[in-house]
Amino acid sequence: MPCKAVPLPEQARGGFPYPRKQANRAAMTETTTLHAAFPGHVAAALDALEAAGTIPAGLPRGAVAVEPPRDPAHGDLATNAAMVLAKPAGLNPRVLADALAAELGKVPGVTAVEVAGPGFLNLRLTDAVWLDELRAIAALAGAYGRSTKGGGTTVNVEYVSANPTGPMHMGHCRGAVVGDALASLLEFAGHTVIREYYVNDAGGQVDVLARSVHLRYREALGEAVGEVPEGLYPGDYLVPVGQALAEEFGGTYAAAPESEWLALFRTRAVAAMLEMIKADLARLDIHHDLFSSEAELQAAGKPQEAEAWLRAHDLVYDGQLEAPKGKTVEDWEPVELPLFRSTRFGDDQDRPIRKSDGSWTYFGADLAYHFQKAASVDALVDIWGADHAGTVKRIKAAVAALTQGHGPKGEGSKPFEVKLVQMVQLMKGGQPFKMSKRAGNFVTLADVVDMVGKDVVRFTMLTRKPDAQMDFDFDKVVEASKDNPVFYVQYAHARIRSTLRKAAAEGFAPSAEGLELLGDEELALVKLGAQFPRLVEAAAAAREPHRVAFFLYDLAGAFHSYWNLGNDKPEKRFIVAQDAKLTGARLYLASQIGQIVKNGLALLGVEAVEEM
RNA sequence: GCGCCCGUAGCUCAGCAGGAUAGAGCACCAGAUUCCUAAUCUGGGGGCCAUGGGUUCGAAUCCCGUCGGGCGCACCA
Repeated sequence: MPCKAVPLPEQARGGFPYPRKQANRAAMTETTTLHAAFPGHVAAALDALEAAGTIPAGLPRGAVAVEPPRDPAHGDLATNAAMVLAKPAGLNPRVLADALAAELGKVPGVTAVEVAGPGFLNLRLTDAVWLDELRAIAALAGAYGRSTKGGGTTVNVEYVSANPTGPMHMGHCRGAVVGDALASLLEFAGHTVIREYYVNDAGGQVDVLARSVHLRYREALGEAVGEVPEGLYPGDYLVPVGQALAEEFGGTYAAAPESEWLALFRTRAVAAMLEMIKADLARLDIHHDLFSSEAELQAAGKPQEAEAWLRAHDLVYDGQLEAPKGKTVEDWEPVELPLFRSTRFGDDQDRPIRKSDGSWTYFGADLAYHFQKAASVDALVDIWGADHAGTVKRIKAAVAALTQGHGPKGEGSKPFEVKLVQMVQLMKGGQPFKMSKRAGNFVTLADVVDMVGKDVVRFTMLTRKPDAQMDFDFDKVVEASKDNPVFYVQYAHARIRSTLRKAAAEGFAPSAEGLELLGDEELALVKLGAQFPRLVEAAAAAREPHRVAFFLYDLAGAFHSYWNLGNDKPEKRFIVAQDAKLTGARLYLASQIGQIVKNGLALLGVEAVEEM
């Protein structure tokens, strides 16, 4: 469908004033990490083979990987290049592997190249290469692991976006933490990130909120309101909102018709709820750059513009919805509504953008909202709860359409991903705990954070992949908090810091002077730590911050293991009083491992504590 | 009925854009502390990666079917 002739509305280009943040640039010294260097070496070796005519030019190298083998006995790095390229090159993997091995053997720091298994190339590196990496960590410090892979492109991450009808509860928690950690991760991986919260302040739920507040307002004026009627929010958190309105307006709206106060109360109530939500998020150290209001979006006429544009492209038409299948709806009757042709982009059904009363559906406004967002950034990521999974297709369809994509998968459109975080099953003493905002028996996020702490909540939410359901048992998390992995990781950092303090008191300082004294056990720690930059890039690309948490757990485990060698063998301790040079080198190692832990925890928003 | 997600050790979960012998924690068993923080560590048992096909040099990973669990399925948000 040709839709390039009609330009986008101006507003969609300029739109909201998105704050442009400076892309965080890594300290661009000469310092290169090993992980960044070796894929380049492999590529250069392949170039050399091309130049020599061993392999044809232009082979697709996308599948070539350079990574540490799972089994350390296989060396320090392995590449599958020969296996992947053998077929397109029309060569026996073995022949190609041998040729590549000869090239890679010339790379400085490579001591051995072995062809193994079906055609893996296993590289062994000199200790000096790893010691250089250690120096690189020291040089880069807080920037170690930072990547430029994102190329400075701007990514908008929308997360939380809870309805402003009450405080944050535990159901919101996972998306909040995952979204926030992802935003940090993307920043670290070289993107400019906008953290955005979409405020659904225009729908029916906020009218309910306004009415609920009106009740509290009358209550504050001395009226006996009794039980909060069915259909209104019963939570106590609305009491102070009602009181504030009573103080400000006295009895003016007590008996007035709804039309006189609804809009006012809605505005006030939403503002109060947003303040509450911001405070709740602050407890988790979550701070959005931008709160976008659905009501303002509508007031500014954005949905109309989107509709007009879509109609001009025959992507919105007036039609009838099909009756729902597979379940009977009592009072279903066909109506004609403006429908977006989401089926053209892979959805099962065309979707209404306005209700029969002419007002916007959630989707109609959301579509315009995404139109806005897409206009000013390079890529969009939404973090949604799995209960909204059913609406993913339509919004993806909308973004594809509005950003000029074509085909069932929106090819050519603005990159847009919806990451679903699965439900958190709240448990109490092994029993499921049902929450309902309407019933008012929900567990607030604030309560839980106060109980177990920000770090526990954040880390716990990041210790499984987002697309798996999880249980969150209060009793377990509170009681067994010492078994919580977050302490294990924090402890590693605290131990390191503590050791450095103690060493300083005894006159020792980290020093790169005697690094060659470090042995295999120490180098194993370096090798594990050196994977951090690689991990950051992979986690960012997959939009999976939980990988950082698992990596840190592994790194902490390796550190604790090494530490305990010193229990039986005093000569393995960090501080070896009679050998200042060795002590300096080990402290240097410890310091760098601590730095990596700290950098990783920073991405997760967890404190790297000095002591425990 | 349809769509999306999940199914890996007794339990809770990892498994790095398919890669070499599938890992960790908890629980269970046996050990380590006059010593840099034992909130730690060492060792042991325990798996048909739900299941049946397919793709290929190679599958827990990708594709299809089946079974089991979760979420959603008119104008709600």
